[in-house]
Amino acid sequence: MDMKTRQKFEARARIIKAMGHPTRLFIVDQLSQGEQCVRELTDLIGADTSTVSKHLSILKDAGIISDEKRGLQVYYSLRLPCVLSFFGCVESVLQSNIEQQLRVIEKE
Amino acid sequence: MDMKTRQKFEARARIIKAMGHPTRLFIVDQLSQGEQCVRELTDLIGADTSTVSKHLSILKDAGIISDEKRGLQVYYSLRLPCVLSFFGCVESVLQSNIEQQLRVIEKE
DNA sequence: CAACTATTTGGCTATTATACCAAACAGGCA
DNA sequence: TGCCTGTTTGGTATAATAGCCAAATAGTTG
Repeated sequence: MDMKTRQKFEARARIIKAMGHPTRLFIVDQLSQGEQCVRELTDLIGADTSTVSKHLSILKDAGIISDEKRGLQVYYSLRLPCVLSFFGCVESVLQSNIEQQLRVIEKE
Repeated sequence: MDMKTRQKFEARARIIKAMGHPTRLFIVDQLSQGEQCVRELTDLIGADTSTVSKHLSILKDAGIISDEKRGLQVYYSLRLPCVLSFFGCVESVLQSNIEQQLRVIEKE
């Protein structure tokens, strides 16, 4: 794999990796319904505020979400809703995995 | 976040995380053109065979690829081509990030 | 069966990620 | 200004990941 190809896949991986954490997926899912501030998300997630804040900055650095400060709060929103298309495929992989397991059990 | 919701997002994250590595993305990209064996992929990637094999098992465990042994070789192939839909969105995030950066530079 | 090729597994180290706490910072308001 | 609320940053301990080498395993062929 040459340098240029490697960089291309590194750039892609950085974005996908940012989505590869349950809390961050939850955040993306929440923001698909509209912007929310850190405190709202923290309440829903039930982790330390600093933890949630760091997850948000990872998503932001990847370019998946954007922030806007209004008063005391920082509101986060989805920058490109197309990331939601991940969910559809992921669900079908999960479904397919279940079917696969059932087939294995049947054989036994 | 309740137990059930957490588990749902953990299951999703496992699959996305499996794609969140440059080498594994490259593998998925390659397999989109048809099955390939470990040695072929190793040659293209230029890493240790054991490293490639481990990446393959991560993708396999996630249910993204499947393997089939034929003779001495193990052939891997994409199990659900819908994962390729990730690429389209990822590219648009990357494009959007570039545009964002240009806008920042213009302001300066 | 022995030698060979292809792949996986185990072991080790270096790096990266995650979570929490505490402290810093920022805006709004008495 | 001083205090309150909301958010980010720094420090740190722990866990997870990635890579290579060496060794084990599996199938092929002489």
